[in-house]
Amino acid sequence: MTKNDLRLTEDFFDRPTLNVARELLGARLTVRDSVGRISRHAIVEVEAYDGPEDLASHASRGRTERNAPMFGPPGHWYVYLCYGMHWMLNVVTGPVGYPAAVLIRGLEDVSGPARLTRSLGIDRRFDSSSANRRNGLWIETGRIVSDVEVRRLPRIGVDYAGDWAARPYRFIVSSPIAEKMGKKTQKV
DNA sequence: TAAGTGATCTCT
DNA sequence: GAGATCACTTAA
Repeated sequence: MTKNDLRLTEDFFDRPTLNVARELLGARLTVRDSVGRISRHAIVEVEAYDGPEDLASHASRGRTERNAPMFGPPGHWYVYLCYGMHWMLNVVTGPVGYPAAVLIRGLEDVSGPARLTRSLGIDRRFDSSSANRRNGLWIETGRIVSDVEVRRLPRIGVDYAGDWAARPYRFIVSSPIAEKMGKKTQKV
């Protein structure tokens, strides 16, 4: 780790999930492909899944083999398959034992949680691994997004979660591009 | 608006 | 084991 390393480390993720989610806006999801080339993609949409009480979270019914990474150390990936074909990319937050994570839903250049994983070639092999250079997938600091650019909305696809479904745990950058993506993903 | 898709979870 | 569910996308 050099002085110029922009990578967000464990201490960044070892904080309240909503804070992490908010501050991930503008950060850059960074991936190294099989040829060794590095690409960076600004994050414009995320959702927080916070704690065992959150009925929208996989962790709300306790620990299972699948959601085990959510209970693990912060700054690690939680990647799972949804609807039999879509990989969802989450980064774990909070201390070990507290199940929480932030779902990365949209990038500046790719909107949709499943489309971005497909686009970047992210799948199960990252599950439970640390978000660092060695593993080829990590997050770097990026543009500081001001509060006036941020919109908070309910999460997508969690209508089953009772009053948790209405909580504004979804954060988007309301730039013209993100605005368009926000509308697109809002139809449920 | 609905189909596709299969791992995961819950209940027998 | 069987059946339901699912943090989505695409085509129509």
